[in-house]
Amino acid sequence: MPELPEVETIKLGLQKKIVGLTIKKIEVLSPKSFNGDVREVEGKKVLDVWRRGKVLGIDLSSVTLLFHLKMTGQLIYIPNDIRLTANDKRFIGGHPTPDMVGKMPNSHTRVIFEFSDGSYLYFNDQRRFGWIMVREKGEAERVKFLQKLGPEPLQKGFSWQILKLNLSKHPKTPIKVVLMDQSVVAGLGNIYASEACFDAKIDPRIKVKDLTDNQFQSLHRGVIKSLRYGIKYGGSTKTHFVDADGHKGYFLDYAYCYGRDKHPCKVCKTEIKKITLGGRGTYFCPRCQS
DNA sequence: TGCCCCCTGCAG
DNA sequence: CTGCAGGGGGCA
Repeated sequence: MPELPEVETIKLGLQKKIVGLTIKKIEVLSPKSFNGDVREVEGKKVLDVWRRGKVLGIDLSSVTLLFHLKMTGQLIYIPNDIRLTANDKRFIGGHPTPDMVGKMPNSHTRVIFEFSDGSYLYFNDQRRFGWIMVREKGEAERVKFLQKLGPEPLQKGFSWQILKLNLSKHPKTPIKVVLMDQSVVAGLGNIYASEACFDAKIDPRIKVKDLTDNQFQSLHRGVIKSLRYGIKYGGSTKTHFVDADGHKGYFLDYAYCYGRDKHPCKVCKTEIKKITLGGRGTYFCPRCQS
């Protein structure tokens, strides 16, 4: 899924588009994707759009909608004046399949929100891992998933000491695996955990207990830097991610290791290696990160 | 802490 | 055909 920068990108887009609109109707095409009662949501006005870790929240009067996009989720807003054509390349990584041409929803659309001004928000999710949850306002932050989340890495209080403290709960686990633990720090996934290790010049296989304070500090900088770059370039589109306008993100063009196995390191020309850590593909430069 | 699983589709 | 994919819950 979308990791923190991708969810942040969607959030920034939706804030501009849907705050103030009223949800007129919700169509649930895939019941598994929608946890709640649509009648609690229909007729409510959008007050705010926010993000916590990889979760997106939409506050309405009296209820909150929570979204987790997991691996293939998309939230695409279509204004009421848009008419799609066969040449429109805004969907699915720029390669519209026949069933998407000229229309939304497409075959991966799971939930459709219709606003009272005639515009739509489409929740698409090929693999159906993602979810939408309806919660009473105030009850939303007590959802188990949100309660377990660690600190927000882009907020002021996130220090290298806190990062070290949280990472150190898993002394014998490879650092890159622990960075992806949402209770340690919220929002890092496979791409940005790899990039943070590269930026810090740390081998992703190193166990947390073997890191020095200097390395924790580098890692802290690397985490923040890679996430900020991710946001700056509109997120990472490997296959599915698009922003609220349906546009791809370009961070992967600037990535140092993720997805670059067999290519030369942008710093030292050494071949980037791909290994498996914690069951996930992991990329690193054997020379820079040693 | 490490697997298997949820589900769908694509590349090799 | 097998393996793999921005995630993460549940189980030993």
